[in-house]
Amino acid sequence: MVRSRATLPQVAERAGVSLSSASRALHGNGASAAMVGRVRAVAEELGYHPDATGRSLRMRRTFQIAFAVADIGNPVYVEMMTAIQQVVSDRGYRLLLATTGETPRDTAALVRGLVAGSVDGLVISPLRLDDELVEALAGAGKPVVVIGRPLADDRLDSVSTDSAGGIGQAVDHVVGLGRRRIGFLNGPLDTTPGEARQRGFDAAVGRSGPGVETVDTEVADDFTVTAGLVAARALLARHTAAPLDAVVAANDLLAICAVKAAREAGLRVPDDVAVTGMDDTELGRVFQPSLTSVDLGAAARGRAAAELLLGRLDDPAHERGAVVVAPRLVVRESTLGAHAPSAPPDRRPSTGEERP
Amino acid sequence: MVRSRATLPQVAERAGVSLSSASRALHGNGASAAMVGRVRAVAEELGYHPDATGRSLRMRRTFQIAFAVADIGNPVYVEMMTAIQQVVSDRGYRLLLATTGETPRDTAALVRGLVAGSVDGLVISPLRLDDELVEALAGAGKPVVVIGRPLADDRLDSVSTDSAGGIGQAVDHVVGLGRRRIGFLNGPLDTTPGEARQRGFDAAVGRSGPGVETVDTEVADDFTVTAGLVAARALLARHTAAPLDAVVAANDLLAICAVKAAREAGLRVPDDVAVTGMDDTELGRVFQPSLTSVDLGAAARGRAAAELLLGRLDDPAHERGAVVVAPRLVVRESTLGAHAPSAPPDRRPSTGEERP
DNA sequence: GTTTCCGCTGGAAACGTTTCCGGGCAGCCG
DNA sequence: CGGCTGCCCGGAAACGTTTCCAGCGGAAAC
Repeated sequence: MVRSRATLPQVAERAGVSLSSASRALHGNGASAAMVGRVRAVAEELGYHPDATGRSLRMRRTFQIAFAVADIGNPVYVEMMTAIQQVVSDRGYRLLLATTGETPRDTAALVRGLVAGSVDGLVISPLRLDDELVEALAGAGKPVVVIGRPLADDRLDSVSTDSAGGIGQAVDHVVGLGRRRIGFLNGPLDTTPGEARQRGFDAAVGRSGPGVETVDTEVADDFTVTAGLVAARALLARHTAAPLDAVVAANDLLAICAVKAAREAGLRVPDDVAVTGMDDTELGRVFQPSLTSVDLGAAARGRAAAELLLGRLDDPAHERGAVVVAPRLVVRESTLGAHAPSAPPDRRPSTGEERP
Repeated sequence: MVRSRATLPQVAERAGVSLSSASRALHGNGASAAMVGRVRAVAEELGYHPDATGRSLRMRRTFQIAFAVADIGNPVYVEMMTAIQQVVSDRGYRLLLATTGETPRDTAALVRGLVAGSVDGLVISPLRLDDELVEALAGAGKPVVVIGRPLADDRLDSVSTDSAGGIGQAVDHVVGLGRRRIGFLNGPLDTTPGEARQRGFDAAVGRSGPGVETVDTEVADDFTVTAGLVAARALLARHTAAPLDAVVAANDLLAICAVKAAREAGLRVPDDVAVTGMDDTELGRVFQPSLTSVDLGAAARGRAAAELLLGRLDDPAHERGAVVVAPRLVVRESTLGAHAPSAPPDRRPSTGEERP
């Protein structure tokens, strides 16, 4: 059993047929029934499995795709990854995990290396996406799907969501609840999501008119809990005389920090201050209080990206796809309190609409 | 730029040297300085990167390792994966993600396929680990490190933790707080962690003596939030006359469910009922109340497994390693209330001790 | 009965790389 | 000055697979 694996020539010899016939019998189509039977039997007997490297070299396909992401610790990316993994493994592909560097330049280098033979394609969700990176991705010579924002470059497929509009929904929601002093807890503005969400927030408070008394934004160093807590405390501390009565966070992780900081400051959630998150992670669903959050369809985006990539692999000349997943506000206790549905851990449908 | 990638023969020809010299100049050691300079220059100019498949075929190494796990949605496995990814990518390896099937038989089949050429080794953390699976792993013909429990089979490296002892720490802790009616919220008993933790719980309450009035165990269908909530409600519902004053959960996810269910039942945490978790996930640290939890060193286990695997790849004859990571109770609000440290998101040291 | 065509088989090349092996040349020692 | 040693280089083989191409035989068509 410890002997090294059987090779195709061994199978062929033992079956008394030629190498090419053996190959055809196992995968190809031009073989007689008798041939197929004999070769299959021997292959079974020897426990033959085709060697992935040999096959890859010859076919010029690795049957591997990579998923590159900045911070795999973020539940959103895990959700995406899970969805991607499901799709690609169903289609016989293996999933390779890569973490992009901090800067676009790091990412570009990584991509060049990665695409150099080890994968057939790439799904990437970079935090920062500049022209140089787009150029590097487009010139990679392999199909690349970008999860982030819609792209002008027609050599790349993209999957995105309207997170600006999503933040708008959150703002409208708390304004609709009568909140008038609104804080925004955002991540770095030079990131794709940070920029979009800031834009969405500014637009939403702009159109809300003079009913909104106070508007204040605090930017965390990144989208993690550690940086978020610092920022949340700073944001709340700036408004002691007339405390904020709503905090819109760019992220469920940041929203949790906002709740924690509010509690430290002696404020009740949602009675004194309503808090909204974004991404609708499981984390937010089980949190106390459960988080009102904007579902950006992470799983749907992951699935769409994987489908897009596999489609492009099947037909390289396929027209460019740009899937956009619509955001959807999910209201829970962190804005409505006991009135909110007790939030059974429902699987949300998260539909994605496609436009060519 | 869109032209397909440069190959080594192209580099060699353009540099006016032979194929073998070009290869040596780039990777090997028997080349003159002049040769190295010339070839390197041409390679740079053409943007040459060695093709992974060709190299893999020739060297019989893919420089890929796989991490196989049952449920990547569980934060513990994400933490492990992150640690593994860090170690292997530092050493020039790529990480492949695989999800094991439900049954050991599925897993065995997956392993056979995976090991068939696409990876050099495997780190696997199976939920259920029977003799058949051990046999399949040991006979895979490639190095395999099992994260789960210590193994008798000396063909396999293993990394484990004393989760039974960890549960014991949790029980001792709540008993020390004066709790007398203790519930245990566990996952399936036919899984490796489920079995160990049940054993640990039973032993701990056994040695606690007659001071403990009530002991009750409820087993969830799996280790997820959905199943956990059902089980937690059932567990608490069985004790309305004299409600449980402590719930020990086999998992942070289950602990969160216990808190949620307690709250639904009108019980305060920790005043009426103390709750402990296990795994010390970030989720538990930011939860309200923050969870007292037993740190099993997921990151440390991942790192150790990766190191073990890479070590074995460097030296196949290396002696079998069996790393055991010690559990450590981290006390927070869910048992101590406001007395607990306010739990800054500290990185815990999580040391692992090695025994040969 | 002869020709044509089709289905099936075996031989051989190719994918891109690393490494073994033999040979040439220079330097050093005798 | 000759022989030996050692360094470099080029040729070629090998990793395991798929697929192109040619050939052979039998069946169908005339």
